Amino acid sequence: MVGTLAPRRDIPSATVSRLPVYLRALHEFATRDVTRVSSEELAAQAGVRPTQLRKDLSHLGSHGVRGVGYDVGRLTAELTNALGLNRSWPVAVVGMGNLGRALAAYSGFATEGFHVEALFDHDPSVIGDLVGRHRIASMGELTDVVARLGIAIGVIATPANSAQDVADALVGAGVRAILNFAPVALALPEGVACRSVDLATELHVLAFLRQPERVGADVGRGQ
Amino acid sequence: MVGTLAPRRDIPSATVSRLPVYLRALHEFATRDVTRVSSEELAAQAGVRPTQLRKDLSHLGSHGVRGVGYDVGRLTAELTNALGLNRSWPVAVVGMGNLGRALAAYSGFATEGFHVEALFDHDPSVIGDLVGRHRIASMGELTDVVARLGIAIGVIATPANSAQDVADALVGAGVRAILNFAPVALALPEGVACRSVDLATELHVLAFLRQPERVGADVGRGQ
DNA sequence: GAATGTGAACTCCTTCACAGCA
DNA sequence: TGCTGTGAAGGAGTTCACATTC
Repeated sequence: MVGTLAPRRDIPSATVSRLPVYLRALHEFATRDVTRVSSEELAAQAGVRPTQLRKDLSHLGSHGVRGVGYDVGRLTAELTNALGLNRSWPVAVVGMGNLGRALAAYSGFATEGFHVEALFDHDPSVIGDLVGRHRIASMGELTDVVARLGIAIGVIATPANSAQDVADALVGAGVRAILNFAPVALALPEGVACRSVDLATELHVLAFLRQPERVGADVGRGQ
Repeated sequence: MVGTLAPRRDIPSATVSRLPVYLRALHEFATRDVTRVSSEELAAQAGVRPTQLRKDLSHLGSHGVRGVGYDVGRLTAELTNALGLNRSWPVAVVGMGNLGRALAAYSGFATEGFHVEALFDHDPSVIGDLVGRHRIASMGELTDVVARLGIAIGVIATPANSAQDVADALVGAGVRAILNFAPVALALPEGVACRSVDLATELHVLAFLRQPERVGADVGRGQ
């Protein structure tokens, strides 16, 4: 038995991927100086149903008050803690094409302790260039830089054919969380967390949904 | 009973979101001049299990040969057809910040009939600027341009607070498929297909998976 | 009275085991 | 014999209904 201390065991992965959405919805209420919300209000802001929200939150323990609702500040703290967002998460981006440069500068990445701290590319003609505050480093420097800066998350924004090599280099350097934008299935050792974002696939799915035969369909990770 | 002619009814949405991955895996084999693959080989390339692949393909009808495998060319044609990729899909990108510009130029978007044909932004200081081959148009031009170019898919790459207005404008102009990068839940009428890509959420989930208590976990849309 | 928390039902997806066919 | 195709079993996620608590 591993940890009676941790009240956060076995959270379903579907729930985990909605927690950040709830956190953002809470921030929205906080900026409006709302201090208390019902599951109905919070769910509407997050784009889910109230029962879904309550079931999800129940996995973190009871933090609402029956007949009243949730305290915005308290629930925010609870979610922040559950997601591990009360520390810093240094990020490295590998691949300085259009997408990689945009990600390096993307303001949505610079929230909640995530900070892009290192940039890498394979192409000698761009190494040394500045993107935002950072110099593009060579792949040869990756191991040292990752260790020195304590990089926790590696973002792969290379073409498909170099993504596996990059993943291997990141894992070899000690990175154990990867966000992959290359359209390829990465082979990774046990214990390395990976999320893939596949932009072309999203378009393909939309194309399918919009075919004449299936007008009216509304499937997928929609809204 | 609805349509014995169409062999493509009621494909589970989980299957639909894997079909593009299979198609890409098939392209990979085709470039190596492989003409026949087993479900095991194709599944390995796609990063799924063989039984999953076979079950998914079974929703499209039987296109393999027992004891032999699948014909790469034939299955490619079948998937291309099922996904509706044998036509052109004009795309518009709204929001010309870092991410929008990268998406406008992203080569992964320029595959299989998807072509970025129009760019829009709200900010007068960038309207008229060229990004790639295209001039940034104003939001006021959106309705006309969408109609004239027959835009089928709208990509929203604006900040969260303008995303709903943009979505309304796109839908009002006749767009019925939206790819949303803004971190907000869009309210859309029935019949409008939407997929959301939330970059900050992906980082949050990775942070959760990498917390000390849950080393070893390997959840999510991983690999 | 009002809104949360949760067992149970239900739906959807994945995996298994094997029948069916070249 | 070898590999596909698929009914059935198993597992995961969502929704319902309602007991519970302030």
